[in-house]
Amino acid sequence: MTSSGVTVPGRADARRNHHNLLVVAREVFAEQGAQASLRDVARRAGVAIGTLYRHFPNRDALLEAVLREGFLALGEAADALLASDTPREALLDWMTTFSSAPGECRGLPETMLAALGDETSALHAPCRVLRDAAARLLARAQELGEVHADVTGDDLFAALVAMRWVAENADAERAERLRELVGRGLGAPQ
Amino acid sequence: MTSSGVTVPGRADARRNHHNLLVVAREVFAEQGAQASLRDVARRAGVAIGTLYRHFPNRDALLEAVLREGFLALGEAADALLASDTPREALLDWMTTFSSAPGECRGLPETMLAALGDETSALHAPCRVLRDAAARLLARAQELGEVHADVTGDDLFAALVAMRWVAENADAERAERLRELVGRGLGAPQ
DNA sequence: ACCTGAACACCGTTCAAGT
DNA sequence: ACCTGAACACCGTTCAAGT
Repeated sequence: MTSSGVTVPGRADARRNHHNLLVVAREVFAEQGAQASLRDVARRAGVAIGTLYRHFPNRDALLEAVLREGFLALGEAADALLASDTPREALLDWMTTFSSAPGECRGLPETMLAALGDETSALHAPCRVLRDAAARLLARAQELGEVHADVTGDDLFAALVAMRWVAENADAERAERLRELVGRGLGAPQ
Repeated sequence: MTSSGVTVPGRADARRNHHNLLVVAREVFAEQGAQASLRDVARRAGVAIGTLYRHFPNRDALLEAVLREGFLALGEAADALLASDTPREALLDWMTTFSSAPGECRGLPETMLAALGDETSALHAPCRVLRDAAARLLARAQELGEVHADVTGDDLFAALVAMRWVAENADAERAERLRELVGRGLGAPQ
């Protein structure tokens, strides 16, 4: 049930093109960021630009196909941490994973926030999955009194994406220190 | 002593063009963000594209000319707060000013972090001014024991720019809530 | 069904030619 | 001293024409 928005075509050549585009796009996004040239993707995949657009109607659709798995895995990793008996630490660990993790691909934070606010985007659903997973982790830590009750899931998500933005635009170490700062801010006074 | 990197030309027509480009650029950057089309700026200023490049050799030079005053004013506002006898509150207030303030111009946070790391950028000096002003405010709050001693000026600046990024990409309210979170994280245990 | 690539409306940047 | 605008090498996106 890999139900992405884009359907894998039936004809053999088309299926090959589809797959090839995905592989190449992953590379190119990693190299040039989420705003990479789609023409370049098509070129390196050895197809005409029109073929790329036939398989993926826009940039978000292509990004979604590339990022889907990683996003879902990240969400599942969060849910796995729900069982932890130190939920605040679990949340903080996951924050590090989130901000440094999947698909090193500059420019993603902008896209993620935009997609979260745009229900027509192909990336909307995967981003929602992530935000909701983060919110569950947060809720658990709040129930146990380890995190301030007034922080919302959207607050946390904004902080997460901001940390990732810092990791991309400054460096991972700075993002990590920001996480510590935010982590201290999250903590409920015991 | 308005010593910016770009020199105001002597000839009357050139001086008029220079000034006009600045006025129009401020509008266009506000409308379309820091990555706005320079061609559009030239068009709306009624000059050929080559004229824009003659006055401002690249985008950063034009941005610097547009943002310079606001940045310096923001730095001075920080120094004015150094006298406060509640330095932690002063810092937090200034953080709000910083993240919502000068030249509503999307895409600036990226540019600011990049300029801070690139000494050849025309924006390098103004960004340094801001970071140093923030660092002084921080140092004062730390001396009085109101803020954790292990936070550095660069940490604070990254947090500031990240908040501004959130203000641009989500909304000002979310950025404000992130500021509260970070503010709590800054606070030394009394 | 699917692929191709010309076409359109844009960019940033440079530089010879003009006044 | 300064301005113009063609030129170059790019974009994203669409769509008629082909197989």
